[in-house]
Amino acid sequence: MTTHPRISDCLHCAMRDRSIFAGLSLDDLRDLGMEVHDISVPATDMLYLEGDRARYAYTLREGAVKLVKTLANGRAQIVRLLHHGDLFGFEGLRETAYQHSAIALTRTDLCRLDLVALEALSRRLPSVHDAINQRWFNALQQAETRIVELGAKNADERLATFLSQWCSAYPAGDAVPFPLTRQELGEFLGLSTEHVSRLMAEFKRRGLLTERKNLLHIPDTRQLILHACASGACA
Amino acid sequence: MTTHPRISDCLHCAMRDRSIFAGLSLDDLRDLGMEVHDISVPATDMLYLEGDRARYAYTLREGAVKLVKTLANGRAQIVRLLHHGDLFGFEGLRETAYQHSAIALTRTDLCRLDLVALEALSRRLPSVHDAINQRWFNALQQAETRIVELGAKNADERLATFLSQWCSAYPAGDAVPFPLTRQELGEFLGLSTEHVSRLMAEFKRRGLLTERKNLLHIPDTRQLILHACASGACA
DNA sequence: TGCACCGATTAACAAATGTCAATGCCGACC
DNA sequence: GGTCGGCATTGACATTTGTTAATCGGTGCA
Repeated sequence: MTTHPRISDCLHCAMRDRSIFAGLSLDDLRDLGMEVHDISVPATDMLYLEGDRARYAYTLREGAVKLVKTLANGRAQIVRLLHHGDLFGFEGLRETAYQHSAIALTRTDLCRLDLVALEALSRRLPSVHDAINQRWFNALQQAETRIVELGAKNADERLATFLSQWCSAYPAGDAVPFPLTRQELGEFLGLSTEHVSRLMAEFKRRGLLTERKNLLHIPDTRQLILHACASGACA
Repeated sequence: MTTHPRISDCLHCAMRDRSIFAGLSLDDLRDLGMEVHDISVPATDMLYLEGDRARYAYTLREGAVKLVKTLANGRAQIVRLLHHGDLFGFEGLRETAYQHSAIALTRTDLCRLDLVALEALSRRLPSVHDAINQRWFNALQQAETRIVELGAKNADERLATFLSQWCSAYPAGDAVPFPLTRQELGEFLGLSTEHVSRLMAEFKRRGLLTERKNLLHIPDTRQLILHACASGACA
């Protein structure tokens, strides 16, 4: 269920500045043998499966994607959530297999990058090499922050912190697209669906947030954090 | 409480093969302006504090170190545990401040590497550059595994998995040095000290492990995993 | 030897979180 | 408009985990 890939017009792509190819023209890329394909997938589409042979990395142009690891008994853990500008699947540069499953949360537009070509390009262009390493570093920082969230905070705190951060990508006070189901929230935060549901209801009852359709509105994130993190854990 | 640093004899260091300088002689390093100092610290010594200006990276030659993040309310989370051969503090190559506090769990021998010099060296020597990036990648992989442990497993499973992995660095069935207190186990696994204590006692009662002084003995890690992960989470 | 301290253990209880089951809600599709 | 299916909500209850406090046990030191 994937639209037929077209050669991408990277030059005019809205997110070129954030891309690992910032500074390169489409001609540059073509000359270097780096073809970039536009891909577009609907919500719930799986881009790749944990353990699959890794062939492509992706740049997320529009939409949202989850990276999931699944235990032998079926429990799932969302390891990372990806947004506009994020690069993923690039563990394929070091491992032969993908380390997570990548699943679209919304209709999603991506650039698909052949890993072999990307590897070669990165060897020739220090700027690309550095950009990729920077992504690695960022992912590590983020992962370590998640470890603290999961290991040292309780459910209210985790949820409040997460929701606040989700909204932080948008102007304060705006209603924000929020495509996650309660189950996905649970799989991200290490909580049961029902518990997430109860906490959300509680937050709403207290006027800390409202929801309609897939829009989340947090009037004042400070209030939310303050309520949930009474102990000062999220200062 | 740090022994006076000496210029290190990298050439004969027992762990040169695993180091980011593998393949370089001490002369090479000196010619390149990379001085490496031997450091030795006692248990509980703090090498640096989260938020400190980052000046050095360290290679762990002998002993064990914990990397800790502390919340505003005092709760602590051990983010990573370091062993023989591990490199740490190198977030200083990308950030001006250390992202964790580094504390020795045992008497520990290290090589101290000046970050400015390391940065310069890494720019000149692809092998060093690559080695550092590989470490980054490894740290990310490990961090994502921890996310799954903390988010998708219960207390028994976390503890059993951790203990098994701790022992996996040694020949199966051997008694292994185990310098962690119950509190540290808790701070690593996201559990209270008392709960860890109870679980350890339970494991002992069932003959799954024994302890004396700072030695941990797990006769059969498979048994331990099997008991704790009845649901199949750790298969 | 005896004391003081620190970590580990244990018990009793409280709180947080998960599980199971029933119901409600809403949108897709006929 | 009606029905079906998926997700969300809620309640009752079970289980897990945390908390508090008391005790134990060893170790270093006076």
